[in-house]
Amino acid sequence: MTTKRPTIDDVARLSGVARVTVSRVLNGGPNVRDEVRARVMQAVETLDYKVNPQARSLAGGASRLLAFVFASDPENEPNSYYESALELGALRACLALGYQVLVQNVPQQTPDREKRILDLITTQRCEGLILSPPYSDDVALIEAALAQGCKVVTVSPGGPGRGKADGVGVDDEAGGYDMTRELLRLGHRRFGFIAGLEGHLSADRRLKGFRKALAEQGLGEGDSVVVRGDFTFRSGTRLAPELLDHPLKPTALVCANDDMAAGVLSAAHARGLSIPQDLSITGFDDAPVAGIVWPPLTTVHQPVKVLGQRAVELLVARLTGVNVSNAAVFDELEHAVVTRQTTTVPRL
Amino acid sequence: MTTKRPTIDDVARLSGVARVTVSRVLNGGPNVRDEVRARVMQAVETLDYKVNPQARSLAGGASRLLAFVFASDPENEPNSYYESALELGALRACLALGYQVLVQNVPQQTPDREKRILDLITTQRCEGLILSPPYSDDVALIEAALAQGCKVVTVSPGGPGRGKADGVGVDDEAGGYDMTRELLRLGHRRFGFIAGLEGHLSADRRLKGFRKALAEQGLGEGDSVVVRGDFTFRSGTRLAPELLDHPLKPTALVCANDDMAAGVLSAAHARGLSIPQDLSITGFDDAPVAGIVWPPLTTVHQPVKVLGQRAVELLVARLTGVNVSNAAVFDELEHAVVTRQTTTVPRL
DNA sequence: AGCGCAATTGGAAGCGCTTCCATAGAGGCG
DNA sequence: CGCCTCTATGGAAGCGCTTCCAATTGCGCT
Repeated sequence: MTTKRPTIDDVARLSGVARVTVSRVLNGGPNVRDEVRARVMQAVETLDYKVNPQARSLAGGASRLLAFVFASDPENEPNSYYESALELGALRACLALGYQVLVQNVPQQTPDREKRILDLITTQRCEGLILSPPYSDDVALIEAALAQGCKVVTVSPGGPGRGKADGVGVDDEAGGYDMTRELLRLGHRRFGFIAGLEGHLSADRRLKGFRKALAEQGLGEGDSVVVRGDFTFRSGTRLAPELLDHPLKPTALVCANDDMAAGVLSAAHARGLSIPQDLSITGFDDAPVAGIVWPPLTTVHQPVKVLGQRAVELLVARLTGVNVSNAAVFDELEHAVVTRQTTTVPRL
Repeated sequence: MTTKRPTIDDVARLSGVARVTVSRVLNGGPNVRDEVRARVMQAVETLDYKVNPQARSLAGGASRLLAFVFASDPENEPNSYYESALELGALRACLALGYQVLVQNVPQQTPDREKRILDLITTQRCEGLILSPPYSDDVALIEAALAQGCKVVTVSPGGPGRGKADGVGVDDEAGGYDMTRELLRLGHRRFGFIAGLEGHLSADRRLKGFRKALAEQGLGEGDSVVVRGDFTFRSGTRLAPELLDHPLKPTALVCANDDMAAGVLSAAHARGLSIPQDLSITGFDDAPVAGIVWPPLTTVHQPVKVLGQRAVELLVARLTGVNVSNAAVFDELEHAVVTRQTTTVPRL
């Protein structure tokens, strides 16, 4: 049934060299004559030999295993595009770099969530950890992992996470700022803002950018009303009335992510508003949902898949020690306002 | 830095037994006195010992690794809910059963896609393979994996895949049938149907169920127009005009999945139709998008996460050889029509 | 009392690989 | 030409675990 796979010794025998030489060839080691190297590769080819990662890991002490942890529970957060895309990017990069990634979902409300994550990396001997929000801002967790000798990369850390470990992300504050500027340019002066979940520092920065843009325009606290959602579509539909019925009568609703914006859109439809004529709505992320709702959503694009890929690349660079500075690196990728059809000039 | 982890020998020493006894305890082996078992567990506790999966795998020849392969490329298929949910279910089950799952995305258009999948399982020494559509219908692939001694579970196989390997899924034909019956009940008599991608046998069964319901009602080929999409939102928007402008003038559009239905909905909005008054639209899957679009989509619910979970459970049962029949098992889960707001009685 | 058998336990031998250290040539140089 | 250094290769020793088999003990039965 299960035909026994060839081992390194089979390759050694066939190519007439010692096992250790085969190992050298396989790992690109130095001091092997080209002729010998070719002979070994030839044998590998004919035998269809593949190294046994478990054995390699045991002997070499390097598992080549990475862990990717995310909090969102698709049960409650319908569109888990962000996590999926991050994962896909990470998966692709791993394939290219010869690493494997263990994916784990740890809902934020898990009681012993930090222990769960730490356990995963010790139990499975992971060498690297990719943390997505909100774990990317959990300094205690980051330090605990680091203390265990596990390298860490944070995706979209909002603040304190930066500096402790390597990170990737976009400039959320600039994103919020740019989106708001666009709305101001269109003539909006009264705004509603649906913020992200408490503890998502990255989402808080979007709010900060929003406020900065208003302030620059000479607008203050009284010209906007801010409420806090939880990133879900449902929280968008729930919070929309609160904003729409507010005495301020905002003409534009800025949301900290696309799902909430979609929720707002749905609530607006439900009360018979014409979008964007009666109300401008914007999201953040440029998730697929932004193109699926009607009308398509104006939002801030962020290259999530690339984020996942860069996270792995940073991690592997750190693990293999190639040209890495001692200090933590933060890799900032480009964002872009994508104007679709939920924004226009305000009604008089 | 990286404090060395305790090994099985440390536990043996501390509890005053031989290494092999510790191994027995750890693996729930028989013939260990309760007193000894307790002593060992105690030592495990104090040392915070965790078995090294790589070493275990090497010695025992069982990697406890499963592979989950999916085809959809989120790049082109925006809402990869189906795959994500499947994966999450699988992840959860693995956590409970002490297995690990390696996720791999192999786009369908990959030239050597079968080789890629087979390589994954040999290279990583996976013991089990979870195949989602359309790979779940690739008999050659299934047999190749089986021949390698890798157990296989297919998710939603449409036909030939069943019987070759264990499988899980819903009754797609019944789903299509039930949905159509509901539309007939409302009074619809002229239909459009957007089918799934070629080769997705499971989706073809939805079409088969649709036709069966029509036939029962005495309706024939002339009362419906069928076109083929590719499961994407975009294909829904692209194909909608074709159906809406068809001389048959269908009053209801049945789609093989939710994304395409969302696309149809968007196209309908674009040409100023009122949904559902002017046109009824139905989807399939009950993906999050079904609740996000406006108005919310009537669709057929299928428990995707549970599917992923059952897939792993079947696989592990097969691997550990507990109460499994020799024949392939197919685990059929419940589906249900979910009536939301895109369906109503047809206009006269 | 003597024997067989089952229940417990441990010793030893690897699983397939890498790492450490030793060995043998091949120049380089005064 | 002898000595040293550098390159290429191999031998041996494990990594931490499981599996195979032998050894020890206790007990029921004749």
